[in-house]
Amino acid sequence: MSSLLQDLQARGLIADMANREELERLLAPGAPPLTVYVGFDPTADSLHLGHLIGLLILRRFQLAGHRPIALAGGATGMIGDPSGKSAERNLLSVEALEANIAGIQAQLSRLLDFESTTNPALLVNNADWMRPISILDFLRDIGKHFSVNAMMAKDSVRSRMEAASGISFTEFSYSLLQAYDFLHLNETHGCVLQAGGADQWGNITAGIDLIRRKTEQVACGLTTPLLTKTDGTKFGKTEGGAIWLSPERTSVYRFYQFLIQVEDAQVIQLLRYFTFLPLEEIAALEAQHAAGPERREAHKQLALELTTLIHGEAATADAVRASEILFGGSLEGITEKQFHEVGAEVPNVTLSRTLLGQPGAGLLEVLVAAGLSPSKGQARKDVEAGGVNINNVRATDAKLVLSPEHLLFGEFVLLRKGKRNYALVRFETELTPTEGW
RNA sequence: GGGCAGAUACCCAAGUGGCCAACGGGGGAAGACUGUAAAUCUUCUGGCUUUGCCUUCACAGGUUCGAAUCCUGUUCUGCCCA
Repeated sequence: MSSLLQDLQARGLIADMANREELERLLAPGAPPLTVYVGFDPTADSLHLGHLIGLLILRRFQLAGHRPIALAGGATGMIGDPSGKSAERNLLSVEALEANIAGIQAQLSRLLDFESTTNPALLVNNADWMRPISILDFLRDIGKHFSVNAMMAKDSVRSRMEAASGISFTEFSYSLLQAYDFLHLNETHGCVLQAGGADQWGNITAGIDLIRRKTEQVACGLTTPLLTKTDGTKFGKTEGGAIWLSPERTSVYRFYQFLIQVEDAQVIQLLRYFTFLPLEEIAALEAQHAAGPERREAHKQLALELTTLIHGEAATADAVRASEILFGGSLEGITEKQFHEVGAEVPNVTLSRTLLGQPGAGLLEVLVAAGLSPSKGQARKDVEAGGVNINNVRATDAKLVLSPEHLLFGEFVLLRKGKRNYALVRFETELTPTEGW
């Protein structure tokens, strides 16, 4: 077996393979580079952690000398994949899809090398070949090769057929479109392998079948396990929503913290999935973790590796430093420079300095203004439960009004709710009081 | 088109004239114990100027001293018949 496949397998990244023998032959030592593609639905202007496994598969292939193609589903995104969805999707407008693709492209370039002279990555948009095709041509050339009987047997389709709401013809046809993508990439780029999450199995094999019928070529498929948390819910989602790769949507600090806070039971698996650390190194971390889980070396390494990969070294270093300070306990002795680094990583709110000592600077009001509590009633409960800290000192009085002696470095108050929800409030001199505050 | 059932807080779900801001479960928040983990335990989970007050039980009216609960109409959902 090729070292690439071996590595993927050892990392637990292979859920299933289609035409395994052929794939092993294509990846055998000395074989020429192959072309692999992974598709992404551009449902937002940023990718999130859920997309990352697929992206990293492409990166792994590229690092092994192969040619990765990232396919943005500009066309298929207009339809919506029924796989793994319980309900019919909302359709996106063309403009929204294009904006999303532009956003995603920027993120891809961090992970894939588009400039390489030997095996550059490629970003394609399936709208480019889907739009021009006429419905008659599609039905004749593509639809002809599919049996409705077989399509109805698919889990994703059958479960929706049994449900009361049913499935639209549009979504029913989805796998034909994805199959056509694979065929198209096979014909134009010699792509012989499609990878994706385990939920993509049916769509991938549909493409392989289509390629075989049209060209008599044996194409291959590879699926990765779906990542879930140990409670079965989706990985990479928090109450606040998905963990995005774009720092505008999820701050580097939050991204780093999300990984630091990963459950123990998962951290080793995530190291294997998401990092490029050699397996021996991961095994060493596993041993370290088992010996002293409270040191959380594996978590730190995971967060460091992945945050660096996505956000770069400088931003990661800031997030690490901010984390050390925020979770290091007292703010005693912190320098102004350090404090500013922390401030950059947590949500910021600016209030007028004239409020200090006034009712508008009441602790409850400020908690709501800072977004830490949804209402004053809730803020009151948070304080009474002992969950609110001012400058890392527990606040016990709900009637407390912030005054100049609470300020750090003359203008800041660092609020914390619970263990890890921080907000930096800045009392600025020049600011005109905002309505109501 | 006809008949039946239902609509309660983030979700599920009790309540069928006053004791109801509304049982219970899930989810969420905070605290304790820890390690920024898991498990466990405790408290909270409509709003507020919080020993009290205000607004809620699909919507609009009505009966009543008093309605989530009774009546009328409307909208929506599910099921059955055509």
